[in-house]
Amino acid sequence: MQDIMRIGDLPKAVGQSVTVRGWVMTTRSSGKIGFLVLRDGTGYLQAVLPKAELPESVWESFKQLTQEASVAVTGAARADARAPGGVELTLTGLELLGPSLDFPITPKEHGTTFLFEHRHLWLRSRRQVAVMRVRHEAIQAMRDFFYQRGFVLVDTPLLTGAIGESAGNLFETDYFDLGKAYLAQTGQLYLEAAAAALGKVYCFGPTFRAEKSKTRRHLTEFWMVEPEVAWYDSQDNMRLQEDFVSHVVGRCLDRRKEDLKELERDTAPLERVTPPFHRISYTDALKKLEGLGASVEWGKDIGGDEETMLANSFEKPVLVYNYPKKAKAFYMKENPADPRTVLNNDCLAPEGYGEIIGGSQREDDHDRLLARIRQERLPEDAYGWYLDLRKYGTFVHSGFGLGVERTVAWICGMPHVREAIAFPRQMHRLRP
RNA sequence: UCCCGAGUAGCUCAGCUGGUAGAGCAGCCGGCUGUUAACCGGCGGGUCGCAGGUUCGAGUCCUGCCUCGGGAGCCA
Repeated sequence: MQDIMRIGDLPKAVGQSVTVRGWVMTTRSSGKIGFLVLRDGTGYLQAVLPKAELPESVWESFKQLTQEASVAVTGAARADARAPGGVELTLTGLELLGPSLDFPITPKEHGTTFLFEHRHLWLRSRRQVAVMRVRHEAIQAMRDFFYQRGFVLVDTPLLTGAIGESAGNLFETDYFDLGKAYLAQTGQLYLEAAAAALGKVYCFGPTFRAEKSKTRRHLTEFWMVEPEVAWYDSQDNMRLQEDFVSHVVGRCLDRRKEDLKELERDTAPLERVTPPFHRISYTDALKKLEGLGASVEWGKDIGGDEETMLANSFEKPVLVYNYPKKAKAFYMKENPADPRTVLNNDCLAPEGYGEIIGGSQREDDHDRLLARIRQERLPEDAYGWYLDLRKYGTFVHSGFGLGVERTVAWICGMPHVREAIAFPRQMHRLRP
């Protein structure tokens, strides 16, 4: 009876005869010796077939193997420097479990259109496997961070009435007798309610934006992690962000080194991601941009190109704070020191990745919030419950939202967010 | 929605000022005892995105449409 093992556990089985099941990545043969590289999700394994030492039937099966066929192989595990992974298997048995004819993704180049049309199969490639592992690690690190700090996970609704940030296009759907429902683009407002119950809370889930944006930074469905903390002001909020981001990046560096190597990620810029981050006010950022030869009119949001320029002038993430009130959402707290601005901040990742976090201290004054809602011509009755939070024991509180795909793309050093999620949703892509 | 760019073999692409379709890889056949996207030889493979126009003749020029990519706006 053979032990059935996962490739990742093979270093512990050197000297033993084992069976491994997986998918064929490539086969090579030089007539009297054959090689077979296998993947099972825990690693890659090279199996060697010396023709002279094998039953004829095993050699015949080997010759018929094709890319991505599923197989069970049996052999002696052996340490060998020539094998990727350091351990290889000298085969004594080979069983074809599932044939695979004309696998579309060959070991040569492909265009992104073709690859995304075959995303369900592309996911099996080394690079994509590495990305998914880094994503998994980053998400686990996020959850652990909050768990360790006493945050409570609160799941916010994905189907909502007309509420949320003022701008942005929402996906809508019919909702029984209540008219239209909209897919959530943030859980923040609900989290503010939960923060008054539980103190430190966060939500983690998909969010939807029906914007017709076709850029390397946008998806129509993406994942966002949003903490909200009672009694935190904007300064506390920024400290939380730099601790959070540093923790996530550090964990990936620590535990997903192999995957980052597979992705050929230069980790030096990531090693520098430690608190404190740089801090610069919006107004000073404009001055700095002026010096770099780009001028932005005060009151306008900082555009993508300028944002990149700004972020690139720092060697680690930068927190840009106190944006003009008129460029920002209604719920952000007015800056008492300069009422033209609000107590918010963005976190810009270096290396051209730009905004990964948007956060703010929330307006906790009932009348001021109501005035802002009216100013923005938002449906007042829909915000009744939100205003209640300021009516019954209002409290200083702050929070932020971090874009998971943007963060993963940055950590992996990928040019586009769409590779940072298994099945990206974009304007022109709804399948697979 | 706007501004650029691209659609040619299963895939990645070449195809000049218009002259009747080409390479690499993949596939199939054969060879090779340590390969790392193995290598060497051979074979098959096309509605040139769609529709119309100019022309003796269109992959190539013109018009319209479709699809995709990049960017802008908006944001994470």
